[in-house]
Amino acid sequence: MRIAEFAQATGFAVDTLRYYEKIGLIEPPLRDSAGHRVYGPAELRWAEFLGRLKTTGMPISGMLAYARARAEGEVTTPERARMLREHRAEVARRVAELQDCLSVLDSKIASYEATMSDAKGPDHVAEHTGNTRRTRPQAAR
Amino acid sequence: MRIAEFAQATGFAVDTLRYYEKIGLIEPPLRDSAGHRVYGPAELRWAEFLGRLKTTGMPISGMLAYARARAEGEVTTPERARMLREHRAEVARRVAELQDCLSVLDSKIASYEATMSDAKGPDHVAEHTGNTRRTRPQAAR
DNA sequence: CCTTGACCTGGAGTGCGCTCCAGCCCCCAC
DNA sequence: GTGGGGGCTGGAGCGCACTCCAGGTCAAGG
Repeated sequence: MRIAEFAQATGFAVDTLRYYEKIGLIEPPLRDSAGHRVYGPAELRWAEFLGRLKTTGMPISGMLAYARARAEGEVTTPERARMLREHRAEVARRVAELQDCLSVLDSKIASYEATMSDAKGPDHVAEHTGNTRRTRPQAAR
Repeated sequence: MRIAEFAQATGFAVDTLRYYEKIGLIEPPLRDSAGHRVYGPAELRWAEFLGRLKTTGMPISGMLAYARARAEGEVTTPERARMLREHRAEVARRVAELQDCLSVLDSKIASYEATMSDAKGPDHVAEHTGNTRRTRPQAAR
């Protein structure tokens, strides 16, 4: 698998893959006779996992720490487990925070829609910042 | 309320608040006799809402679009409602994606812990990238 | 009167994570 | 054998969202 296909498969841009290799996030893959990178399934699994870490907001420095521990072999298993547990906790916190924000967005959207459905709305839609208390107890439709 | 207290209350840095004002995300507040900014409750509610948008990953350009619509008054209510609905959908997508990643993290953590609890673990912990299939059906404790 | 400290402005600088580019090589199909 | 397409390298450049700084004003306390 050459770099273009690998990029396709992992969702990373070709330039990003080379960049990740340069900074040590990805092991230098084998090269074919023309000096082109050739990736195998192990690289694919690792890159996909990196994608998960990235999606969950882990900074490159964190991924690098994990990658370095991984390169040191099984002796770092407890360390890597700890890193992932900490990261997992962080992600869970962010999910909770986002859900909180979702409910704020929902109330605000609801209040806009109430305003829009009124022939002549309430004075105006107030900002409200976190609780679920509505500006008016009920609004039509 | 002066800028230091406002920063405290909103969680934004003082410099960030001035920056937001400069780019038009926050209305220029009143000034006291010394030319210092004085913020009131309306500003606080708006800044808190901006914080929600920021937390949920809306880029400044998006917040700016919303702020500009808001500045044009009630006539933009449908537009703002649409913006928020779209953003809400985007956030919901990201929450789902994060939850997906959480389960990947969980399996990986579990497999590390299984490895660690074995006197002599499985050959090594494989990367696995999205499904919930375990490397080995069951591992102790 | 003098110091201290909070705040002011305009503009430069920073860190992150890529992204792009020039100039080159190699292979394959026509 | 020639043209085109994909890949290579090292290094420069970019967009975002701040963050910091120099040099200044103002008001209150000692």
